Amino acid sequence: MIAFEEELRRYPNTGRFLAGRLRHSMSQDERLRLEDMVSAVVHHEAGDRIIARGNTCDNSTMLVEGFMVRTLESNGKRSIVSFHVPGDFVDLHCFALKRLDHNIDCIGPATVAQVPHDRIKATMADDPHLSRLLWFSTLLDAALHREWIMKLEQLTTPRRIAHIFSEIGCRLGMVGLGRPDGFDTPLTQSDVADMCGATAIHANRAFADLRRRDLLIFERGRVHIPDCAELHAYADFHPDYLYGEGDLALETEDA
Amino acid sequence: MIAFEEELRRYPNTGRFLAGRLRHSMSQDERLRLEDMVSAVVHHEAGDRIIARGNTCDNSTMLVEGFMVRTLESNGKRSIVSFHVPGDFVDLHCFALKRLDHNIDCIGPATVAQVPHDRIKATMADDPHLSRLLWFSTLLDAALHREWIMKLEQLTTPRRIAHIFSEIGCRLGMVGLGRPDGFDTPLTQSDVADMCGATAIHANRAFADLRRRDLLIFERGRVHIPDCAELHAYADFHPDYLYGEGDLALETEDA
DNA sequence: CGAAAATTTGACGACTCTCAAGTCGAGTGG
DNA sequence: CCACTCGACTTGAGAGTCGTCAAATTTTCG
Repeated sequence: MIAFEEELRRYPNTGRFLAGRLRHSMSQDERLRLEDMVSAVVHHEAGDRIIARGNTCDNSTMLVEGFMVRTLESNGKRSIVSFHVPGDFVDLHCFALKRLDHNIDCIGPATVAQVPHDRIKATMADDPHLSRLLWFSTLLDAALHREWIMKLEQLTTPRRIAHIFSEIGCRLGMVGLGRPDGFDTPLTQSDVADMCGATAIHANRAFADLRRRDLLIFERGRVHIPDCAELHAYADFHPDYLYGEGDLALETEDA
Repeated sequence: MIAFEEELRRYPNTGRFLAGRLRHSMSQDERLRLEDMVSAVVHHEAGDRIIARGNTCDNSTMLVEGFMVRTLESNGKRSIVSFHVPGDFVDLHCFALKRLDHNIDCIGPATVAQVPHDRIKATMADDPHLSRLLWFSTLLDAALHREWIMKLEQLTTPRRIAHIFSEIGCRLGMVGLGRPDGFDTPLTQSDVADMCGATAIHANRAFADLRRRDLLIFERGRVHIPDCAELHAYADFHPDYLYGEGDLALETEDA
């Protein structure tokens, strides 16, 4: 945590980028360069749509504070396909895709740093290592998507919810925002339902189930986790896919 | 189709890469450079595992002929998280991630072209445009993952199956392997079940349902689609997310 | 306080899983 | 050629998970 304070003092907008992942492989020059790629810091209100599906944009946004989700819609039904925490370069995709296939919405108020695409382009042209890290960060999103596809295919709603909160807790920890006993989040039960592909009603019953089992207490924007290890076991959560610190996660497992 | 013959004559291994997507934006020099990045062409048997989760590798593979799937496993249960057709740079991810979070397996026999990572690295260092296209191709995978997450969250098994085959048909069309009435595939009903997160038994009932509705006839490695438009409608399939030709798909829709 | 949003509960029906069998087709050895 | 085997496919019955409709309760906030 002490390390984070120093890092955030030096790089207030981008100091959490890839923290706990490959940030350690970034030189101070690269960290500085990334920080300097930011052209503006903007505040958003709860529910604001940062980017809408199909729109073009000429800058990408890094999430500095708050939470965001990617959403897709079909037949009027909203699906949340991913969740984002501070340090995530939420729509870096937009740089290479030009138009996004999805929306990015704020869950609660949020602060973002905008990075113009021409600065990314310049980085692509003359800093292959940093470019590769940017690429890496988008592939991380893909790895998260894959894990979530597997969990949707294998788990029931209570376990899906347990998995979601296991992952969020873990990711918050990696960027220096973790607490052992849980975390605060502006997510509603409806939001969580949209992440699970369940109705809000069924999600509510699942929450009640988790509460009864004393695995997870979710109330009024506060998530309390009595025993992290038990929650992880119940959710079949194995954080390798987050590519956490050091030996690139998977190394220790299959070597 | 005539255009594909010429393209494949010139670029036998990589001629389908991004076909129907951004291939038109590649210069002849870039196409040649990509083709020259291939160091070897290898044949695989049905069921071969090209890359296993957690392993490192120093080359990536482009699928030249045949089909492959990405798989994840948990508690002994296999999940298929994506499907690949010729022209897909199946494990380009591996370049930036170093270690993959998933396996890549052959469905039926397959031919692949291997691309050493040092050649990709060289491209990253001196060809920003081609680098960006490589990046784009991995983001396409992520977009496919997102769409699939939404479909898992919204559709029942028969519709999920209809969506899978709608997508495969569409993607085969983009790389010059489409036929109006269906396609051949070594997929089994069990494989499809693993893509849907359903049991083989339930998938079988879903296939029977689709057959009864005359939407899709799947038998012994052959998929027959009587009416593509009806199948798409039933599956709620909208191919924008495949980023097809020209105006980048989404342009025509939301402009 | 009153309205809107979020959460909770109950009943019933639809979707999907599990267990248990049974059928079909391709390849093998006699 | 036939009996055999194996994998893929098919069918049935009962139970668990989840969606829908309907309504009540609690919280948030102007």
